[in-house]
Amino acid sequence: MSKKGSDKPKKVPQLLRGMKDILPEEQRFWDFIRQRIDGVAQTYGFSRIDTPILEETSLFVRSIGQETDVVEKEMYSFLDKSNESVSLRPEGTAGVVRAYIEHGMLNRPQPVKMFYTGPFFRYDRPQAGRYRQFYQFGFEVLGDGHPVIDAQLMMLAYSLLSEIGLPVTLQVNSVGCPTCREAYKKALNDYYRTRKNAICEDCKRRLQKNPLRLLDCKVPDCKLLAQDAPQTVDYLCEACHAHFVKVLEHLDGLEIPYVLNARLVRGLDYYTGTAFEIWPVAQDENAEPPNAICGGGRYDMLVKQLGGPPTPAIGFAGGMERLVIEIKNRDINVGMPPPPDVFVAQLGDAARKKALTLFEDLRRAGLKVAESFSKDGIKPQMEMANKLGVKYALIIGQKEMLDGTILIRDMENGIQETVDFQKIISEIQKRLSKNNVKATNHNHIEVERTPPPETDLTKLPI
RNA sequence: GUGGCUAUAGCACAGUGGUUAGUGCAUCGGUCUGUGGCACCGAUGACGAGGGUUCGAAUCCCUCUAGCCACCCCA
Repeated sequence: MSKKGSDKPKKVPQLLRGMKDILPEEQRFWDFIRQRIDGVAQTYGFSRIDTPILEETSLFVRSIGQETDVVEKEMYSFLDKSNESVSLRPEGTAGVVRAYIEHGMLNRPQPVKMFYTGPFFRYDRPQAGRYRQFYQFGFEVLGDGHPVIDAQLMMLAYSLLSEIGLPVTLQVNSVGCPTCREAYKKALNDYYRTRKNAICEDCKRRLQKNPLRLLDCKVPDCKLLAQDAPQTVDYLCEACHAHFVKVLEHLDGLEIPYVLNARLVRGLDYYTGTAFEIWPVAQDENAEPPNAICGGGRYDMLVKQLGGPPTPAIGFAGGMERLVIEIKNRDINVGMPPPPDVFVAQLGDAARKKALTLFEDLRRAGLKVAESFSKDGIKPQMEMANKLGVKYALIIGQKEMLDGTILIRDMENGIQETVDFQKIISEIQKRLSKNNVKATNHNHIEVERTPPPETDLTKLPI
């Protein structure tokens, strides 16, 4: 502030780190995505579930795993007023499984198919498409372990992205059940024991904490080693192997293009068996593998682990921010919100009163009405009408008040007609329906050059 | 948590040690209490915060904060 010392710089409230406002003009992207999500949910028979944002901390510790970064350092955990440790949900599956058990959904016809969208929280360092409060959608199928379920869920994920208009690839793998996992981890350890010096620091840590993660390290040297490292699919037990083969057969039958990706693993502890991700197709040829926009897999042990009966399940989740980024990158047309049908402009106090009630009448008649009742001049009102892109402006001033009439102005060609005020609603409806017919017959709404002949009252082209 | 880059008005930018920090778009008002898209005129509004160097700092240095990008993690 270069002013006098008298006024202190104002401390203005500011977004918390990693938080983001989704402003009105952004909403159409989000609406677009949510509409497609609702669409596939409906066609695939999934019902919406909303679980609380706040849960017992232990729910996430027991499901995601104490050792994971998500639990260890990224959770928003705190003691509530009764000294209970609670956490903002960092992901969606745990809450859904909790609800499944808590509400006895195992007594419903199985499988139970549910989906969700909503905010999640991780105390992470913000980055492209990564916020501390972020939005995910997820689909979960509980109570059925048949491989056909896996394949159809992947089909759903693929369909969703296709309907959004994104070119994607499906990456599939199986990480095996706890039994195969032990054998595999041992093999992996043996492989890396003699190569410890060749791997990066992160990988040394991974070897201890999360050996599977060694496989998708991005350091070139590690990558090279990972190429020849044992693969999870070679260590699957008989049951897991058979399951996975069936899954792939079903995928073949569905003719989804998929990539068998031996280096695909999951980050959360609860995953077993089938694992998959959806990747956007890289824009340029030799780019690094892009961030997954969906990821998921089987979690056949989780329900039991959280205190329910042994129950197979599978699910996936996707990041909304990442989708929005891809949609923008690809210039996918998500459409603009439709403009209002009419604008009501008024001039003078009496007209303003009348306009206020006319607005209500029009609204009740099902019209989308815009206005700037607080403005006095007609000019700013016309400017607003123009900016909003409305088809017709209804103008009522002193003269019209005396005559019991109202002006209809066609905003495209400037032609105005005086109409009996009593007939305004039917008149405007007639015109709008005519336009709608035109709009559906052609791709673009053509401006009608010649005004309709049946109502040739006072035409004033301006 | 680690590293790199950045921070000037609501937005996009200019200003590289020297008057009162500019421009475009946007916003509000006027030209024009009865008419939008065009034009002209005017107004609002900013050097992220703190400290240092200097006669003098938006400009140089330090710290903090935030943003972006990558790692990490994950979707």
